[in-house]
Amino acid sequence: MNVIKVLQERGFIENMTHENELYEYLDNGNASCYIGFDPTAASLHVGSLVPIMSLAHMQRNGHHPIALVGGGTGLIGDPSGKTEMRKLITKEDVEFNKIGIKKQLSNFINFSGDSAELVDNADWLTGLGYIDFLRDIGRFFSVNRMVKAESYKLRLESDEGLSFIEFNYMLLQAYDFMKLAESHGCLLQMGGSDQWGNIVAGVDLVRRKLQKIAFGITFPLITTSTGAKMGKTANGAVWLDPEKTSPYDYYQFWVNTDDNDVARFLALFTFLPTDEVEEAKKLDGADLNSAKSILAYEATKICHGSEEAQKAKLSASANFGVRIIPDSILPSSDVERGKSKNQVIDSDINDTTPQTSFEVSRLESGIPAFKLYHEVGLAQSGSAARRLIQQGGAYLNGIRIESTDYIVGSSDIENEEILLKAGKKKFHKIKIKM
RNA sequence: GGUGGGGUUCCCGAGUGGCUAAAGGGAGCAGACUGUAAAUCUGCCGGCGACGCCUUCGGAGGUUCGAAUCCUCCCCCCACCA
Repeated sequence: MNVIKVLQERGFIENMTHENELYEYLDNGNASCYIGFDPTAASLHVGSLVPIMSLAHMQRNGHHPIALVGGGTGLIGDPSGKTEMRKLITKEDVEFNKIGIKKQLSNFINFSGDSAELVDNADWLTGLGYIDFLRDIGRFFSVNRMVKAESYKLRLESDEGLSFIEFNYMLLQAYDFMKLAESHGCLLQMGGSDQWGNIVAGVDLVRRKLQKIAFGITFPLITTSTGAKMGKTANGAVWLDPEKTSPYDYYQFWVNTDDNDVARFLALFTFLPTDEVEEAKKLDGADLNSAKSILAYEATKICHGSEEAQKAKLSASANFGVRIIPDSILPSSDVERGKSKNQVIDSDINDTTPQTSFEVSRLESGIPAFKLYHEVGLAQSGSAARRLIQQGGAYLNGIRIESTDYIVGSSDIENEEILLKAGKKKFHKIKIKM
């Protein structure tokens, strides 16, 4: 099946240029395509998952994905669709961030051999001469057209304005595309819907400079059914870096998917077959939660590996109760369905519930509950912890703490640990060292 | 460069001498209802071992018994004009 069909079926495609020719381009396999990633942070987050998954699909369908890390363009900052100017980051930061991004991408895309590639536009951008660039590339760009571009609109109309350095971004991205078309025969660029302007600029440049037809695909902006940008939580972005967002939290993020988003997210963020996802649309009530478990398990598996996904699921079972997942729901998933086996955690190593370890002596002298909540990070301040307790949201070993003055002592230790809970969903274990 | 308007607690945005830890909305948190969902209702929403104390309204000084509010200087932003 043509990969375009695959992507369309799974909800990846918002827009594309000359559909018929693009279809042909991708019909025979081993076509190159690329997506750029901004090295503005040391980790990618779930907001980048759509582009990443689309590259993975490309590879699975026999094509040659190129992930471009914007080591050069990262020094400029893309204004597309942004209300405010990005803070300029240093070259050192860009270098550092690149390393993290490469590492994460390789969880999703296999870069071994030559089936996929990772390039850095710093390699060709940083050495550019200003005058040469203007003469060779700049002359193809009409300011009249650029000013009208949707991607600049927000900024041109805003109080913030658009600086000249940002205005140039489009030319650089177009130049990237041309470079890759030249050196790698890559004639397809993909990106978020805010990238349409930049991509089309590249398509035009390739045609003018190289007399070749190039293509572009944009992805829809993924929002939750409540209208919020997907991937933002109270604690900020959900990162792909296990150091920044633990596999446990990553799993929890997916489990908490809104009912109305489950099927759509299964199609986008797992590799499960679309006919099974179609079936999952019919689920409701508790069965829908099974589908969420599978979504969480699969998404965690892709990002952090089977073992971590399994642990995250076990820990969830321990905290929220074991869920038996019927065989009929998303049957292609290798998730543990718990039909016979006891799924409760059998060793501490498998428990990934957030935890801290304490010397037993600390408990012997006693710690006020509100301090403890603050210390382990379940409350942002002592005051917040007091509020939590006052409002009845603090539980110790499953029992509600009634008084902010409650002193947690050694008598609260059960099986060498103390289980703290804040609200209904946040857990923290204190492991006692005897 | 000129003239005018601004910078308020996570965000938007009131407040122009004491009643102001600062209206209202959003976000967030907790409780109830549930399915670790959504919607809804209720409460909370600067810090502090806490019926009191401390810090906050661009920055630094000053006036005053008392300042986010008045004065001086400085920094930054915006609009129009040049």
